[in-house]
Amino acid sequence: MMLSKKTKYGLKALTFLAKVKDREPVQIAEIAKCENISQKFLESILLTLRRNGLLGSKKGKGGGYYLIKEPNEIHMTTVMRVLEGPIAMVPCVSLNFYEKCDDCPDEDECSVHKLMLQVRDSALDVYRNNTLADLL
Amino acid sequence: MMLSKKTKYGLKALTFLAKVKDREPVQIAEIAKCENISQKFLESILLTLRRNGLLGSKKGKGGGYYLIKEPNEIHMTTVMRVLEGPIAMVPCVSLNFYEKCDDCPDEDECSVHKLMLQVRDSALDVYRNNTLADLL
DNA sequence: GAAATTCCTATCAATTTGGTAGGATAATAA
DNA sequence: TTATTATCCTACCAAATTGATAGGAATTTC
Repeated sequence: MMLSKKTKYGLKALTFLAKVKDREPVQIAEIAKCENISQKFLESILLTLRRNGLLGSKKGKGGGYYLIKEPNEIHMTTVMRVLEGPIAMVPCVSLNFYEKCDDCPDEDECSVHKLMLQVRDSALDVYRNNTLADLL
Repeated sequence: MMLSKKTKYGLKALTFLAKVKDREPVQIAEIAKCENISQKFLESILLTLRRNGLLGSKKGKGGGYYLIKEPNEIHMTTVMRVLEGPIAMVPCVSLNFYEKCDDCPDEDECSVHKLMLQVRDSALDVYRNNTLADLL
């Protein structure tokens, strides 16, 4: 249940980019250096953030990554789903990736289901109430 | 961020034992069969639950595992910490296993820290408000 | 004693994670 | 047009974790 480094680094990079004036492109190397992140690893993270519509990029000299939306429009639900995957800790309580447990005959009678439903709701509550702007 | 099978199975076993009349010992084999769990894997899980004071055991014929407390005295905070480990998703927001991030100069300025603090609090809130009895 | 059952250690295959390598592609500037 | 700069992309790899198995030691009951 640890947060992956991918998510941690991704969040840090987003925060970094949110502070940049005029949304000018910032190079991977600079973010990596400032945030103490392996450059190549960060490269792959920024790539997935771009592919998922959170970042824009520009190639060549003066290129780099930049935020594509305003920080207050970037919800943590989106960020977490893109970087960390489903918010639910078991597929049987997932909103977007629901899957029935093959070992569990009746969800309504399952203690794991009951507990994890509450955990999911409380986590969702946090993620829905935080945008990137709230974390600056 | 998935719930481990260890925790899932452990919770199911605890629930199972909570329903047993008079706290009579139940054999590993029976729990494993009823809950569709690999017996040997469950064996190791029940062992750690016993070592952490959640279960009692009895050897030989008529032996098995049994709850050592009443279900309403078994808090999910304890269960989760024993089975899944720290509730916090990053060590720098952990109550019981705090550790400073080596890459992060200032916690108060860290977006990951800010967000994960809230997530920890909300998860803690759920676990504190649920005992085993609440999941039956 | 024999049988039943937990206790314990060691091991293992599969998956996930964090990270690296190296070149392809595109944009800019000379 | 050519060199430079930077992202893009695929593949790969080592270490850690996870879920599970094996096999016997210890203990209790009959």
